[in-house]
Amino acid sequence: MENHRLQEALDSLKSTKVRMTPQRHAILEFLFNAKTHPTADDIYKALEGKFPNMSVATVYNNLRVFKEVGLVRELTYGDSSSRFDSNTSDHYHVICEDCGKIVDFHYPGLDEVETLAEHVTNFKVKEHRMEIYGACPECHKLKQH
Amino acid sequence: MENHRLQEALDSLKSTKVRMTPQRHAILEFLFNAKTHPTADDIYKALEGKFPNMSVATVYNNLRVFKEVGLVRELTYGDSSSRFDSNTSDHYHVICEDCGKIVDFHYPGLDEVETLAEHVTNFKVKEHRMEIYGACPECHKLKQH
DNA sequence: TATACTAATTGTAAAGATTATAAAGTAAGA
DNA sequence: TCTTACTTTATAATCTTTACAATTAGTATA
Ligand SMILES: [Mn+2]
Ligand SMILES: [Mn+2]
Ligand SMILES: [Zn+2]
Ligand SMILES: [Zn+2]
Repeated sequence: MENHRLQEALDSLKSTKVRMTPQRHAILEFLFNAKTHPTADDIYKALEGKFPNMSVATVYNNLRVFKEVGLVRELTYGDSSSRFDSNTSDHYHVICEDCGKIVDFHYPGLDEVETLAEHVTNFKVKEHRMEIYGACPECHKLKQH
Repeated sequence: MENHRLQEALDSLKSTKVRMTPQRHAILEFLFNAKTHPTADDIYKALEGKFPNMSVATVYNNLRVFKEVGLVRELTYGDSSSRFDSNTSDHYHVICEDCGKIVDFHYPGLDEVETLAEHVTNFKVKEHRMEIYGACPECHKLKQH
């Protein structure tokens, strides 16, 4: 079922001059099955059992390739490391400031914000990003002792 | 005229147990007069004429103090270094992806986005961030050769 | 299947930003 | 002026990410 998206990704890679390697396949598979938004190090640690000699550079190299063909999106939150999302459809994230949990959040609008910004600043607007911060239900409950 | 905001900031620091030092004063003054959104290194370089022996750690230490009392805001853009904004009133930023220029942008709404996110995710929402990306007028003109 | 070409991986070094630490200096109140 | 706790300085350390060169290995072709 979820392998459908993975298969599509593999096909789209094959259609370019990107070679398939066991490491590359494993990284892609891990990303497409991930329910979270893993860091490069998460991926590296998750696969070190299967590929004891894999270099951390391989993880970064592949993430760059996947980004370039549009298969994954990089989420850059100020502190610490980038996170990667194999869901490239338009969606936002709600982030818990206490435990770091990241939840997908769909919202329709915000096109008008881009339009207004374009008018006011004379920029040629291409995209925007938005995140919502707060406390997840679990962390919020804990804080009410 | 702009010294009014600076004076308020100095007073608010004095009202706590934060001591005033020449370095601290200079960093704060630079931030409050800055029209751009400088990085820690920008500040460090701008003041090295006046304080040849100032440590880069002093810049970071003070920025942390200023953040803690709410005098400045840290802007974390994925790649490279954080930027700092002495304008802590609610506003957004429009960023040029070519030259890095950052322009302030005021927009009223987005409270409903927080409300909806709260309902959908059961998070206790505290804040949100949004930036708009594109090409500034100058860079856009250049690309049309 | 063997060959050849080129991309990919590996291991390590390097870069860049930020933080930690300890010693020395100094602001501010008594 | 004295005292004390806060601050600065200098430097090392940490963390993430990238660069590099040598080795390995996909894939197209004969
Ligand atoms: Mn997501
Ligand atoms: Mn601003
Ligand atoms: Zn949480
Ligand atoms: Zn520009």
